[in-house]
Amino acid sequence: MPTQFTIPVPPDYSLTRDACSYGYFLLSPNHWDPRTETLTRVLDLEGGPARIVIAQPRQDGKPAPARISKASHFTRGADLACTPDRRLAKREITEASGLIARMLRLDDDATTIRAYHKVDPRFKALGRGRLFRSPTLFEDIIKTVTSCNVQWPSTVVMNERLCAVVGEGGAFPSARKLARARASTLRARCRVGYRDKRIIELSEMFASGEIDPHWCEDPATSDEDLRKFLIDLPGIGPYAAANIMQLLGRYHLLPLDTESVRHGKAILGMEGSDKAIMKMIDAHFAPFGPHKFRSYWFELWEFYEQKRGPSWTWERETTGKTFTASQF
DNA sequence: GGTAGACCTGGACGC
DNA sequence: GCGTCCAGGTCTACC
Repeated sequence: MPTQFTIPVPPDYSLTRDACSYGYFLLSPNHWDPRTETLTRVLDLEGGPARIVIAQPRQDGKPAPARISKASHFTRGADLACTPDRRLAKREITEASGLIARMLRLDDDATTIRAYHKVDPRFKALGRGRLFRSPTLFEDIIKTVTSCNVQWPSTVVMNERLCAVVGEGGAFPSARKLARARASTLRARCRVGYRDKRIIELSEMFASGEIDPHWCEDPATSDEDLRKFLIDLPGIGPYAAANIMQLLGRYHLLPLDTESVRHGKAILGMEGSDKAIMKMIDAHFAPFGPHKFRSYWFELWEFYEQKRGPSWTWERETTGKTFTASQF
């Protein structure tokens, strides 16, 4: 009999809103089911892989209101109910809870989110503030590498293939496993292209301890030291470094790419060369200070939702695969 | 310090 | 069905 366990969340936490807040929720091994509003993923735990369904039952037991895209749709503050597909040892429940807490940003308490809404009240009514990420820094970095120099549907395929070909039981591959993979396998079977050697090199650096996640996650590590360290990693340039910084909860940099330029031109009415527009976007969001990325991102996210409907209705195989800059 | 071209894949397009 | 072109961020060589 599988062991169900619960995870307490901040009083304003909504699984539906806060999980569907960044594109990685659509990437394998994550699976969001819009019908049940549950997140399922395989976690590679001490005793082996376990598929866990994460739900946030409404406290009143009633189904969510049919009207969507309104703050009233969200369940808030109820404990997360986690159902694994096998019995977990106590230590594994602790391990899984930690990984899920990182992924869902449960460390962003209500006070942190209120502080953000003071700076940018536009997202207060809906309560947006948390950004979905991966259970580990390693997965966040590899996912970022798979999102560079490629359109979104290819990123979806690369992550699907990495989990299916290298990951154990459908989990995201561990650094040790990926470090042992052959470049030719990653290229031919996971479709990662020229990123093959860079992914292996990054995995080796994690496996050997050359990249220390604790140092990267430590608030005492300065922003500048962290950015310098990240940008020196193989396959990581200015865009990827800024994106990894936000995944680490440091929101003062913007990962500027062609999508930013599109937003600058189409929505903010900016004109000029791509480089000039990137500078303008950076200046435009500067007033949000340490929350810069959140404001930039939720503005983009709102635009996607206007085009494709609320993010919690998106699915990887349909809406999730159609996201390319050229379609907006 | 700035810039051009290569890297690889998948989709769009023309024949 | 095939060939060509293009988009995407990083890296290297070169000025």
